[in-house]
Amino acid sequence: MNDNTQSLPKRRIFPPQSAEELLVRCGNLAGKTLGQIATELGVSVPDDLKRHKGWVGNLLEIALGADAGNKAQPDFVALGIEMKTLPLNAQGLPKESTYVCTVSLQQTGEMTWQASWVRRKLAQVLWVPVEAENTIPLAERYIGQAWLWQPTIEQDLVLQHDWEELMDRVVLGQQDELTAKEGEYLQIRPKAAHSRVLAKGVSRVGLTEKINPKGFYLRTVFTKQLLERG
DNA sequence: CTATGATCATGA
DNA sequence: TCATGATCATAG
Repeated sequence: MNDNTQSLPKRRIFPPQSAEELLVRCGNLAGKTLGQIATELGVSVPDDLKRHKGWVGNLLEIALGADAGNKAQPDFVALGIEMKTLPLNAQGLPKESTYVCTVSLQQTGEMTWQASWVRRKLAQVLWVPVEAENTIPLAERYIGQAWLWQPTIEQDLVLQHDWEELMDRVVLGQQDELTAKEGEYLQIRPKAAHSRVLAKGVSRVGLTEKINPKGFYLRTVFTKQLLERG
């Protein structure tokens, strides 16, 4: 009755017990192609990412044993580590900005940088560089050596400055007017299935109104620095 | 709808 | 050419 000829059984990977174990797993992935990793995991490779934009990230989460699922927690819950793929262009530089989290002024206690969602997300990040030039077939793209990062004091200060300036405007009800051109390292851009999606926000009068949801993103000028410094 | 994972597709 | 604004898939 069972037909296993179409795909291999999916291998189950347990969460790493420590950051060291996680980094060892990353070392084993470095130098492999997405196709090799997908085959080992019994995952099929789409033709391209147009309708599978999160495929690479999801594949690497499975390969490394991330256990947060789609919950609002770090990918490696017990370790407090968030994983981000870093798409690289032909020059080996970041090709796209990095999504961090949605812009929201819910939850009291999240109105300071220290307690902000952005800072918690970026407290400890495992960056996994991946070739992303679309001239390279998806399955043939190589994974680079991942590294664990925590913001330096200097980086944290710039991020805090950006966050505070952007959030000031959000609180004033100017979220709809915010443009991606603002912010040195952090920027605010649309984040939704499409532009007709509406979420609750705050108008300039302090009233609730429907607005297009937006998210925080790290500019490539920032992730480029992370690549250089390791 | 919001959360997760991001990249696509144009205009400047 | 490349950053901004728009969009894609899926689970709950």
